[in-house]
Amino acid sequence: MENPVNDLFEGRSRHSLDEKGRLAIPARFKEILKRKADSSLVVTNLNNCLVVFARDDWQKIKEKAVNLPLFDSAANIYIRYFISGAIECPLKQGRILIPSNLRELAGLNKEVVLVGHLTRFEIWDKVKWDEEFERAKKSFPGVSQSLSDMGI
Amino acid sequence: MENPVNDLFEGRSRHSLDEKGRLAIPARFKEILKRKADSSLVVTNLNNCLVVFARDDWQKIKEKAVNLPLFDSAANIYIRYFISGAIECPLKQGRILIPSNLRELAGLNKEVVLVGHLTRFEIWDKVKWDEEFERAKKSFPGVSQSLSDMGI
DNA sequence: GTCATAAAGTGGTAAAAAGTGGGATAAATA
DNA sequence: TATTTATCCCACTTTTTACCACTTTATGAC
Repeated sequence: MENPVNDLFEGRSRHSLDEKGRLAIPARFKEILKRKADSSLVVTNLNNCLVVFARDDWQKIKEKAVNLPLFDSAANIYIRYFISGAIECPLKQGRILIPSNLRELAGLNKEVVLVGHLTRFEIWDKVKWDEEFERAKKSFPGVSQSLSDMGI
Repeated sequence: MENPVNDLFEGRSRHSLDEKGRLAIPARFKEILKRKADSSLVVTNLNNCLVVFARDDWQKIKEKAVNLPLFDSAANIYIRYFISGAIECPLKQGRILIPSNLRELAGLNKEVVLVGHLTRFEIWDKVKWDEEFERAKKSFPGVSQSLSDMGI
């Protein structure tokens, strides 16, 4: 089974980064990692936030990316922008240390929000998240056609 | 059988949240959960209220969402706005604890109204519900065409 | 109707767990 | 070696959970 439906990241929660850049992983996410018998997360950048995968799921993304054509422009953009940012962050005392370059990229300050995205979760600066949420809320009625095209 | 007609959430009732955000699930809803052999509800946000699903029904929604393309804009709006809010709330002593971020989003105060929506039910702040009900009442005559288009 | 009983709903306290902050040591970098 | 960065450990705060007790509403017999 690819992604057992009870090993998915869900729910939003507020957290704080301390001065060292440490982030406590919430209990509901730690449960999932425990079931996956994994103690590392992979973090990378995406638009205005960071995206976090369990290591296994990141492997799958890498496996697909590794076979992309060597000189394809879209493939190179994808790898440069998304793939190359990835860094493995081991859990220590229930927390991960988020490297400062990624914190800067996502504009993370003290207050952050973790947003469950099923196979992954996102880390947002609180202020940015509130804006993004409003944006998503406004756009939501407009995407129903696209969603139904995708079978939802 | 997908949704046996006697396992549907029906009826409206007034309830109160205590300071911890606990909500007593009414007996008529608990019966349904008992028949479904489930002791958890899944709560998420939608517009000005919260929506609550039995876990099985939520699973089906997740299963569809989990295979959406990673970088699709409509998919991300859908997940950020609707899916990511979802959190499993186990019943304890006949109550669930509604996380504070969801309470804030739906503007829930002490007095709330539970509104049966068949496959799900909604949690409204009492004041907001009264407004919404009036709105629905006024709009009702105008939607008859759409209803008949949908076979009602 | 009234009363007794049961069931449902509400509120609060105490213990446990989760999350947060900071200092001391160790490791890495320059 | 000096400086920064990461890791470990401990302590504190906040949130969640379990438990108990009370109030209100519903039910049924008389």
